[in-house]
Amino acid sequence: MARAGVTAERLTEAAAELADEVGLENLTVSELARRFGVKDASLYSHIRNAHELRVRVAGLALAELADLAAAALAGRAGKDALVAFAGTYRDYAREHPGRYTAMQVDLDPDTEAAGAARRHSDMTRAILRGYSLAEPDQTDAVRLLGSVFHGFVSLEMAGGFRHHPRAADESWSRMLDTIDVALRNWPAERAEPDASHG
Amino acid sequence: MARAGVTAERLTEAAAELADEVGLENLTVSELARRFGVKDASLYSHIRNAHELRVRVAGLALAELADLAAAALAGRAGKDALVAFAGTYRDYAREHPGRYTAMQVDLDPDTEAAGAARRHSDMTRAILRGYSLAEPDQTDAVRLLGSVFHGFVSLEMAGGFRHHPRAADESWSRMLDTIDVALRNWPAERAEPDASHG
DNA sequence: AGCTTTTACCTAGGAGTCCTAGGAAGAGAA
DNA sequence: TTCTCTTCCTAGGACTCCTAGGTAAAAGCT
Repeated sequence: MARAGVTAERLTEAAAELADEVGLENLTVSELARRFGVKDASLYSHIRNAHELRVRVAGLALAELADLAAAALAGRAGKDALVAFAGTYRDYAREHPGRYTAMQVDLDPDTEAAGAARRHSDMTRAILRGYSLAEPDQTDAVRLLGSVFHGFVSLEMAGGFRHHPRAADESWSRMLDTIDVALRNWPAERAEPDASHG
Repeated sequence: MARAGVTAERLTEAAAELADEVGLENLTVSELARRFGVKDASLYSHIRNAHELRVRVAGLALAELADLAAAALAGRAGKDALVAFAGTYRDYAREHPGRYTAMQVDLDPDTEAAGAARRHSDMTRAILRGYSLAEPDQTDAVRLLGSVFHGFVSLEMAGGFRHHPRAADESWSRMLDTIDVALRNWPAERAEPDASHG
């Protein structure tokens, strides 16, 4: 009887694929074993439990997406970089919904997955170099960008924009226009009401 | 033997409570039955399946939150309304993480839960009355607000802001300042690159 | 009050998943 | 070739979801 050649890496990769197909909540150890032509119990020498499987998928996704975002960012600056970076997130979520969902799991700080998470915030900071924001505004802006990207993608995935004729693509690009303007007009510590601009 | 007096409503309420305690992913029919002092099979005369339980929790949360938001909105306008509305979302997510997570489930359009979802977007539109935006910009702005609120709350819940000294509260209020400014300076159809402002 | 109808809850059980314990067989090293 | 390590196995317990069919309590009717 030849062996199936299961390793933690191949397992993680296959788990990511499976999660994209059936949704993260339907990612099961049993089905994964079935795809490797192996009994479910056999997988527990490679992974500790089902939760670890999800954490591994999260780590994979975080690293993959960081690579894609880095590539998209190369040679771009300012709004150009903003749009490219944001587009990478949205495209990744559309192509890999299971992996994207996995990224939201609560991972402990000192794993390599947390390192990938750090790359994301570093890249977001890099985008902000085009907008000259000092701390602590920079951190606030990083969080704003993260919120906007993730929020839109998350709502779109959940079907929140499906029941209105306005195309999500349009709203997406107008939102990025708005954020671009907002970053250039970053308000001072106390923002005075000022309607004279529009 | 006295009956436990289970109804779909009491079940949904208890399910929401349970989800808040142990997380939506750990909401099980069995545990719910246990809390009612009843066998799990007995619950299936009240609910169709475990998924319907989650959908019901989503509907409950959507309606609850809509009521809270409406109350917060009463008598406020402009940025005041924006901040109050946003705060209601964040507070609700902190107090009811299970219910909040449930709201993200993909619910079909013609249930009463979808009606509650509609109330949310209507209220968001109401906030925008203070910023005089015409369609289709208004829809884009509704989606921007939804993205920003949900994105921040979601990342905060996932622990995304825990490993940085800057307090999430600060970032939150600065984000709302920024969004307020952005809504007042809503860009025209084609935003020209313009770095002369900062 | 007695009768019927409804329904809340039950027992029994199958199917699926997660995970542990301990054993057997393949693959590489001595 | 034999020893050792690792991969994969069988067996099985605990839990969850859900169905089918039965019993008893409540509610409605005469």
